[in-house]
Amino acid sequence: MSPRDVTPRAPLYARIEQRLRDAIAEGRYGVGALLPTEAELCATLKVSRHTVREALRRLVEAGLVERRQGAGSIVIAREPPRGEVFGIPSIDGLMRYGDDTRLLINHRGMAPLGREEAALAQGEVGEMWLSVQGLRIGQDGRPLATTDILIHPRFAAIGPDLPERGAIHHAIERRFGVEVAEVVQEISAGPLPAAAADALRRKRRATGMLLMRRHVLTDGQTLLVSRNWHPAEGFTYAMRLRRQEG
Amino acid sequence: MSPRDVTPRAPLYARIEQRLRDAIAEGRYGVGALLPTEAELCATLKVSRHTVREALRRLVEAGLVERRQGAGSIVIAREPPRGEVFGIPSIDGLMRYGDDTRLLINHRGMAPLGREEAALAQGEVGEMWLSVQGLRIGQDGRPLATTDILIHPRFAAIGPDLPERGAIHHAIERRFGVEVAEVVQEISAGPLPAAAADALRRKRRATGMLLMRRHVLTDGQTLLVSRNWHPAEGFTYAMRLRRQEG
DNA sequence: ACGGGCGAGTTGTCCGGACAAAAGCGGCGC
DNA sequence: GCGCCGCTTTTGTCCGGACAACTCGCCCGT
Repeated sequence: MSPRDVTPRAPLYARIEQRLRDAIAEGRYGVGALLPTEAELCATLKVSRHTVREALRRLVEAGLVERRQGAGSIVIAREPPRGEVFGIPSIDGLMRYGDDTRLLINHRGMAPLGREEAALAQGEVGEMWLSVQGLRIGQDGRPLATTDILIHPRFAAIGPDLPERGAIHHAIERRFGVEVAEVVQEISAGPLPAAAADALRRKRRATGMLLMRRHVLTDGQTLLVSRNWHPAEGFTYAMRLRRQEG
Repeated sequence: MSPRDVTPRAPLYARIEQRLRDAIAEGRYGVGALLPTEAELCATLKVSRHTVREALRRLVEAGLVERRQGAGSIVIAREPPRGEVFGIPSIDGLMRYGDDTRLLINHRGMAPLGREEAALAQGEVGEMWLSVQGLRIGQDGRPLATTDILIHPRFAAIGPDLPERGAIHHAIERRFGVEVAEVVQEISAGPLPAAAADALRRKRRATGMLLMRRHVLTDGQTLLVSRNWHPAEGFTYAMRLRRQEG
C-alpha cells in the first residue's frame, strides 16, 4: 500500500462544491450570475442529482449562493462573508467586577424620573421607576464604585431580590423571561459628585470616571440604566473584543 | 376554499424535526441520550430514510444533536445555543471619529520602544517600531485629540502612505493582506500631559481621558498600538453593543 | 401598451435501493 | 483483566425515480 492510499478521498459532493467555489472565486460566475442548473451539472459531471444538490446546499450554507425554486442558483457573493463584527463573550465583560465584589444597597424604592433620568432611561418625566443606590465593595471591604440604578417599573417586583453578587440584568432576564438585545455604554470623566467622593473616601472634586449603561430589550424597551462613579486614580476600564465568525 | 387551505403545510422533514425538538425540550431525550436510530424513526413514522435524515441534519445544524457513523445521534443540547456574545458592527465603532475628521501627522519615523511602550506593544525594549504622532482635527479645524501610534516594524513600509482619513489599521490590513483578530482597549482618566494640553489648547493638568488600543493579528502579534488623549470636558465615549445570533 | 394566463424549465419534497465506513459489542485467548 | 478480532448495527455516500411548487418568458386579449 503506497502512501498515496492513506489520504482519505473527499466525498464527491465536496469535490464538486470546491470546483464551484473555485469557479466563483475566479470570476467565472460573477455575483448575480446563474450557476449551471442541477440538470446541467448532472450531465456535465456525470453524477446523480442527489450529489449535485448536496454540493449546492453547502454553497448556500456558506453564503455564496441563493437558490430559488423555478429560477435557479444565483451567486450572491464571491467569497464567504468575512466577519466585521467584533464582540465580547458576554455583557459581564462590561461590568468591571468579578464575583468577588458585592453590591451594598443603601436605598431602594420607587421614585419619579427627573428630566435627565428620563432622557437616559428613555422614559417619561415623573414616571415611577425602581431606584436602587449602593456601593460596590471589593473583597477587602474597600469601596470600588458608587452605583445608581433605575429599573423599568415592569420589573420592579425584583426589588426585594436584588442580587448582591452577579449582574442585576441577568436576575431580571431569568425571573421575567426577557432578553437583553443591546447595551449602550457611555464613559466620561469629571469631578466626583460630593456624595460619591465621600462614599469612595476621596477628596471632594477629585477626578472620577462615570460609566453609564443602558440595557435594551428585544422590543427596544429599556430594562435598566446604571450609572457608576469610579475614582479615576488607579482605575482603567479595559475591554477585549474579538472578531466574530462571518 | 376554506381559510384553512391558505396555510401552507410544512414539509414532512420540518414536522419531524419539530417533533424531535419538542421531545428534546421536554426532556424525553436528555443531553447525552441517543435519539432513535434512522431505521427506528422510519418504521415508527412511516417515512423514508431520506426524510428522516433531512430532519436530523437540521437538528445537527441547530446545534442540538451530533451524529456519528456507527454510533447514532446523540443529544448535545436541550435548547439551541443562545448567543451571549455582544458585539459592534466593526472596529470603526471604537474609533470615535467619522470620516469628517483628519489626522494631522507631525512626526513619523522608526524609534526604539521604551519600557512602557514595550509592555503596551508586547514587543522588546529597544526594538525599532514605526512611531507616528499627530493631532486629530475636526471639520472646523478644532483639535479633538492627540494621537501617538506605534506600528509593528513588519508594516513600517506604510509610513509614507498613512491615511489622513479613515483607520490606519484598515490601510495596513489591505496593503499587507493581514487581518485584525482582536482589539484590546483601555480607558482611563487623569491630567493631560503638558504637550497634549498645549496641542489641545487646554490648561496644563486639565483632566483628560486616555484611550489606548492594541490591535492584534490572527497569529497573536501586535499590529499597532495607539494612545489618544482627549480633553475630558465635553467628551463622552459611547458604544453600542448588540447581541449576536448564537 | 399593459395585464393575465399558460407552458416550459428549474428547484423542492419524498420515495426506494445499494454499498462503504465507522462504532459498538461480545467472545476468546493470553 | 485486557486486548484483539469478527460480526452486527448505525450513519455516510451515492444512485435513480416521481411528483409538486415555483419562476420566468411569451403570447394573446383588451
